[in-house]
Amino acid sequence: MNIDNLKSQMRKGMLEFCVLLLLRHGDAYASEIITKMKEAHLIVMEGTLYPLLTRLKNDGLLAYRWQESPAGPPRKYYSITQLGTQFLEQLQNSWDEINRTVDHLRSKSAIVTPPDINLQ
Amino acid sequence: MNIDNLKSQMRKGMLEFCVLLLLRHGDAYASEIITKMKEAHLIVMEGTLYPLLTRLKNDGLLAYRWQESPAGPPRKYYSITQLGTQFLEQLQNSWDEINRTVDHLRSKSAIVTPPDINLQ
DNA sequence: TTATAGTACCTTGCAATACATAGTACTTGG
DNA sequence: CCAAGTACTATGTATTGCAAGGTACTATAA
Repeated sequence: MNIDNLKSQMRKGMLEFCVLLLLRHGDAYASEIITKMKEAHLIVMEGTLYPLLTRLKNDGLLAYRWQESPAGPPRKYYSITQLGTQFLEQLQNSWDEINRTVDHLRSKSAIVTPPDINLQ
Repeated sequence: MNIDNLKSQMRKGMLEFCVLLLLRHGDAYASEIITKMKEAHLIVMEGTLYPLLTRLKNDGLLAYRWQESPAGPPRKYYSITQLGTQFLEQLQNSWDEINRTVDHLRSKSAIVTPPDINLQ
């Protein structure tokens, strides 16, 4: 167990959330998403993102269209669907809920329940 | 893909964090942790928590002592070690970092980069 | 023409974790 | 002696992040 592994675990599920957030108001293709994530200080690997996009597409949360590139191979532009938007709202609720839980545990520093009286 | 699965994924790694937060200022045994988590609106399954505690113990973040129970089998009281406290600080940083990223992506609603000009 | 670099997409295999399920063991009360 | 409650443990499945490697297209240079 190291901090990197745990950070990696913490990202599970959270990356879907971030991709949907990013696509909320504009289409993007994979390499572009990686760049934009980097701007938000979130490093995403290709081997992580491509399967993720395929999953979201297969579940109807994203759609895509091919578009020629001014240079290089054609690009797969992903856009969020109506279902994806609905899903995103639920995700925001889940995220806020988890944060409330963590905040609760974090603030509860002084409250310590007494140990059971040992009756032997 | 459903919301429950994604919530489950989001909990990966986050549960370690919560357990360490909970044990910061007082020992507890597994069933007690489950109860306290429930108070913070975090449902943790036995099959999740016990292996988790064993992992944290094996990594030196937690220690435990056996203690007789006033009723029922003896209890394994877990406590956070010095290493665990250090690790927890790092975890708090990671958590805050992830939240900053999400907040950044969430607030960036109006900024949409223009699509590449299609030169055909 | 051929070779190289850059861009973009995709696949495979591994490691880690949440969870459901089932099982073991101890104590108390009838 | 047996059932119920408490507490701990083990097994198998599904999902996911990531490293590593591969394919294909375009433009530029030799």
